[in-house]
Amino acid sequence: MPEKVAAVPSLLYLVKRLELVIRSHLDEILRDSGVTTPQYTALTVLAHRGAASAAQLARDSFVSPQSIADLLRQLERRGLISREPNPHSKRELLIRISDAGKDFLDEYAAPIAEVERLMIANLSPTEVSHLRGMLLAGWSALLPGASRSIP
Amino acid sequence: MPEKVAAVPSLLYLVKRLELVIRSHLDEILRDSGVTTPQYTALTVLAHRGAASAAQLARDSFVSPQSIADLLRQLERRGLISREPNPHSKRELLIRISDAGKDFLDEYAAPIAEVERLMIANLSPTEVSHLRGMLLAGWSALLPGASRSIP
DNA sequence: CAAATTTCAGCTTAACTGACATCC
DNA sequence: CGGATGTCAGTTTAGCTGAAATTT
Repeated sequence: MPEKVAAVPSLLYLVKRLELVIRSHLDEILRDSGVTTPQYTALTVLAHRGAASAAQLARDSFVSPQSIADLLRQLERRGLISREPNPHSKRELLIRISDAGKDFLDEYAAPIAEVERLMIANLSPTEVSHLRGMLLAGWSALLPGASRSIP
Repeated sequence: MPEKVAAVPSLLYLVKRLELVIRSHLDEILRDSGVTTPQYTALTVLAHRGAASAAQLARDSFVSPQSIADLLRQLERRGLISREPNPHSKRELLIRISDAGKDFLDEYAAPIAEVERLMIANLSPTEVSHLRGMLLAGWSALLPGASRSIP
């Protein structure tokens, strides 16, 4: 009757725990900004990938379209994003980060970059590069349907 | 006027994104179990570290004591944890995982370990070991007060 | 017609703040 | 008394399901 409870913290838990402590730093930095950490994260995603529909953002975050809608409504209310009809489709709304949204990201870029700097302060550039690669590889391997690409 | 928006996904975001996809797998596995992913995570923590007070668990998760209280109340209602008075203190309640809680973890250990296996399927054992070390190092560097240890 | 996108309504869980009693 | 612990109350945000309208 073997003990099945893992003797060592699982990698899944170590990822979660790192995310927890990162989140606590971001919450602290954004505390008085009127924008929550999930909202800030959505803004950075929009800054990277340009325009996207709410449905696409939902799929990328593995949440339901309804969940994203709430978050976007609040970002829109604060003028940090804009929604315009997609010329190719009357149904879809294209969401973009606004100039105010970019300004907001700029305002908090430095303190948040400092969190990342602190996180990797004891790692060499090579190690950081490996870490980046492994976070990407793990994510990619867990994407829906990813197991089909490993015959 | 330099563009301050990072050109490359930040490590902070890559950690979050990996956590998101892990969470979606755990939600799926636990969907019909009556236990949520955060509740499951708390159970694994209790399984590892043995008895702990609610206040300790809250500090470890960087959340308020009130937040943990809700979660523990539901775990207790399902009989997955027990609370007993600490003999050393009339105030503190020691929380332990119950036998039913251990059974629950055992029941889901295999499918959840499979998620981890999938995540690292394309990494060598050495890489996995480095990943573990870097997740630990990053967490440790971000703990409150950790910067004082880097003179 | 089927699938995708958005949105409305209602709900649950996970977090918060504030306040308070109790105990060490 | 100060600090820690637990708990009660109320609030918000982030998620969910179900259902509906519209469009591709």
